[in-house]
Amino acid sequence: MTIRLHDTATRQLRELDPVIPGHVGIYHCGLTVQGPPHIGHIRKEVVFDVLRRWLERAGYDVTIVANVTDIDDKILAKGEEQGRPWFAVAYENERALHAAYEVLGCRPPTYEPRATGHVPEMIEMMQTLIEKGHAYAADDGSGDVYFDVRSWPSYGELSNQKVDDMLPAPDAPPEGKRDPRDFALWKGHKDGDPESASWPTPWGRGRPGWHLECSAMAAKYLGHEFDIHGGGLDLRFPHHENELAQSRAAGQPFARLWMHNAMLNLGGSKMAKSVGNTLMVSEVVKRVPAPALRYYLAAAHYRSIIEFSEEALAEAATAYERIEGFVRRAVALTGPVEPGEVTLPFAHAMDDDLSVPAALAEVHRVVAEGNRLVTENDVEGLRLALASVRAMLDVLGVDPLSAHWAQSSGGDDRTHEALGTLVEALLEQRQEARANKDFATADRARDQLAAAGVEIEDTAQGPRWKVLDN
RNA sequence: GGUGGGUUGGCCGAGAGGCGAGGCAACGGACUGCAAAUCCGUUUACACGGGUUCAAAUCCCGUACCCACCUCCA
Repeated sequence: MTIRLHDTATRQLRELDPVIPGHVGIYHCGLTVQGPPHIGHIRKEVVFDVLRRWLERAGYDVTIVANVTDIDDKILAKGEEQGRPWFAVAYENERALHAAYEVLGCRPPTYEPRATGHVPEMIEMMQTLIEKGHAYAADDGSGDVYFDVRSWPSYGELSNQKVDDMLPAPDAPPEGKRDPRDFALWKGHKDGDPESASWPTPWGRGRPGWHLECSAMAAKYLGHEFDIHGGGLDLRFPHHENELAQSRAAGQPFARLWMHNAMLNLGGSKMAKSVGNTLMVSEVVKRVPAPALRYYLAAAHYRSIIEFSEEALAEAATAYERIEGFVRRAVALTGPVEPGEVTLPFAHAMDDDLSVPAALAEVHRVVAEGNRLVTENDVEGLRLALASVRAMLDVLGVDPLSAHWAQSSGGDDRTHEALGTLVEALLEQRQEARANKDFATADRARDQLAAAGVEIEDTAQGPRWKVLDN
């Protein structure tokens, strides 16, 4: 079984060919923690969480490293604006990011290094680059260190651009630069900046430029050559281009394959704080169940733009409910069934550049088949179908019976038990009334339960109930 | 100006030369006391204009529009 993934660098599907057989090392760019995560940010997390789950199911040992950029211009500005230390802003938003992982069932990365914790590694890398003639300290006394774009002939290879076609990099005043397209590896300390936002280097005090941290941290935790580098498509240039240039120029082969997820748009443009069209994860999960949001974000192919709409989100929630309904119904007949094997069409779909849409079509096919087995009361067949559906849902991270989702719904056990006793009592009364053809009483019981948010479903095995999510 | 990606039915969303992915919605039927859920069935497509081909949503050329990047961005 081979997995093929779209490689941004070569713009074609390539077979996954790990540096270490049986192991996959993935680096994907985390957030600049200048604000809480919106659903566009978390789309990336869901995409890479699904990739990880699929690789693990294929038997790979997966290491995931995702950085936290905890210092940059905006974080400093926020700190200033809010009258508190920049690191307090960064840390608060980092915690919000972790909460979003948790609420959407994204397993944390193997490690999440912070930029500010890796200054020595960055200094080392700059020294190497300067020695090799690919970087230089600005001679304008700014303390900035720049990468020399002209010294690296393959600069532009990732985004397929020629240096001459590029606009100048405005990350620093151009005075100290040899070429306006040179980018900052390191930013010298400025007078207005807090002292705590600077670290000593051979070139004076200063702070990390954005791009260098990823090169330094990927090398530290994944080695000089690793398998997959990922992130949002908007990071392809300049961020990933610069990472690639730095690392290669420093003599490291770097990532073998580049994966980029498409953006999530709202109102026709990329969800972004600067546009003001953001929807926070914490807000959206109040409107739809968290696994339904995850289903929505995972259901489109990762390289397709998602144009967010409330209607589409509601549709996804309905589709997910259909699957969840089957799982509930099935497990009531079979008793506990562990996830089994995914079906062949599902596996083929996932192996083909994570074709989740095709994989979901297969889930729905097995669900429909399973629903027929429920009607036929074929418990043995149902066990197989349920095991298979659970396995497939597990890959996508939306198995309603998984420890993660099962615990997060419907309150604690004792409350649930108490509620169950009451609901069962009402259902008994309803059954009795129905037997006596007293339908007015029977419907009243159903209405009462509905008003309380409890939905009942009549099955061949008697009525079943569930608490509606929202 | 440069580099990529896109435009599919009422809606979402796959596919990438021939056989109508899937979901949601709608309609009809089965089941039901009535519903809900479920099952069975039905309907509506490939931005526009040319071309290649026995055959084009799919390949080629052109046009329009949209998105992303070349500023911070998942």
